Amino acid sequence: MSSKTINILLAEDQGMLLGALGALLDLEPDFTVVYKANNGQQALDYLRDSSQTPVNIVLTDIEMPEMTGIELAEQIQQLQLPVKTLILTTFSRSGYLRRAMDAGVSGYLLKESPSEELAAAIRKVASGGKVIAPELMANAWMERDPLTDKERQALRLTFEGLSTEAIGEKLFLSAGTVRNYLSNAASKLQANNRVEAARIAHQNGWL
Amino acid sequence: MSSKTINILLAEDQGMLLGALGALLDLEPDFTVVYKANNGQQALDYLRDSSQTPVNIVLTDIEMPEMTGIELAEQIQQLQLPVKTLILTTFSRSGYLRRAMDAGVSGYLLKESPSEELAAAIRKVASGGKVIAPELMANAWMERDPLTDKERQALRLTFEGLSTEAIGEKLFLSAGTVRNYLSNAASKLQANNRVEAARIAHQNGWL
DNA sequence: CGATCAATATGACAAATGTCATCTGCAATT
DNA sequence: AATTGCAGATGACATTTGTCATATTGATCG
Repeated sequence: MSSKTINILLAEDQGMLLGALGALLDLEPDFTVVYKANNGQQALDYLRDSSQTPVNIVLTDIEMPEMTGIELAEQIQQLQLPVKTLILTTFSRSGYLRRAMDAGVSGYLLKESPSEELAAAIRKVASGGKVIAPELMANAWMERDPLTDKERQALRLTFEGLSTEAIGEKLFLSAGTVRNYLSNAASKLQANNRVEAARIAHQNGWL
Repeated sequence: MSSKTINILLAEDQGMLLGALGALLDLEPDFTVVYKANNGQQALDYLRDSSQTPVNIVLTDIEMPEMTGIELAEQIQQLQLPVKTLILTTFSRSGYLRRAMDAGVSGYLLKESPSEELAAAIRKVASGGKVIAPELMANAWMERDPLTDKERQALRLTFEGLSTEAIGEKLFLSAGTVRNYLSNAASKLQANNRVEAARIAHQNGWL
């Protein structure tokens, strides 16, 4: 089963990393990089185009314009596309892991870890295994995102610096309600104010 | 002048990108990656070690632990090491460009731009030229950082979610003074409140 | 149908924040 | 010694937040 070549699709918005990863993976004789996408949407478009070379592995970043890697994974799951998804992202946002697992990804790697581990991870996933960066195992089953949808949205806008009123307008809520949500969010996150709450939520990948 | 091989030192804390860039550059027959450092300090140590292979080009990220790429460039300038420095970093912090130029770097590239441009940029710098990512030329001579030292510090702490009082304690200032500083900063940055001001300053690399 | 629950609103009050004018030292300048 | 300038502090006042208790409105479910 290891004699057949593994067809890889890369999705990464940082052009430099995208190209460099392509070069790195092309060094492996059993890998073929069939497509390099700049965002999740491009990747999905390619995957759904039956006239293209079939893909075995999707290696994707999370934070990308148009469509994030997590949304891509969710789409792949919903459409039941015959590919394994492998997330390659930055450490900080630990909350992403859970969402990624829920989206049925086969692996979750960190850009921090040495590049030598990448090929092995891809082969493992290709043969049906799961891979999770060891750094994440520790605090993996940390607190799950305690925020409601509205709280999350309000925090996101707070993070941008919007006032209560401005947030209310955007979300079609009264200013008072927004204040309540932010107050709730802050107490859930044990923050002293909306700003700290937004920062915490952001760090955990909950925004 | 193009027949001699160009010796490159890479400095980048993201292991994955470091390794991948190594693979990418090794594809070029006239390039040799002689060392891969995880931070500025490692890079500098190598450069100062006369028993090591001499380096022509230092390709470095900015935000790294131990020593940033800008600090590395400054050291190289001060020690008058015979290498050209090329910065490779992320778009957002546009204020970095000025500091980098002051540190005498020969080039400033973006991780966003396509990897195909990298080799050409390195060759150009190796032969004495300067390279600046076109995206930056536009807003390069944008407003210089208008913040005073205290305003900057106050904004940094605001960004972390600290209250006026807490900031005052950290900076040994009265709460009122902190409020004044933040008020000033906000008006300088045309922000409606401290949070927005902190966000703007952060985006511009002023924190 | 009535009970229950969640989402949204309101009102009230304390606390924090934004704005501005003004004061106090202290250091540099002339 | 007199002047200027600047960092820091104060005080006053309007506005915005934080907190909490209590409506209102639908949807849901037994």
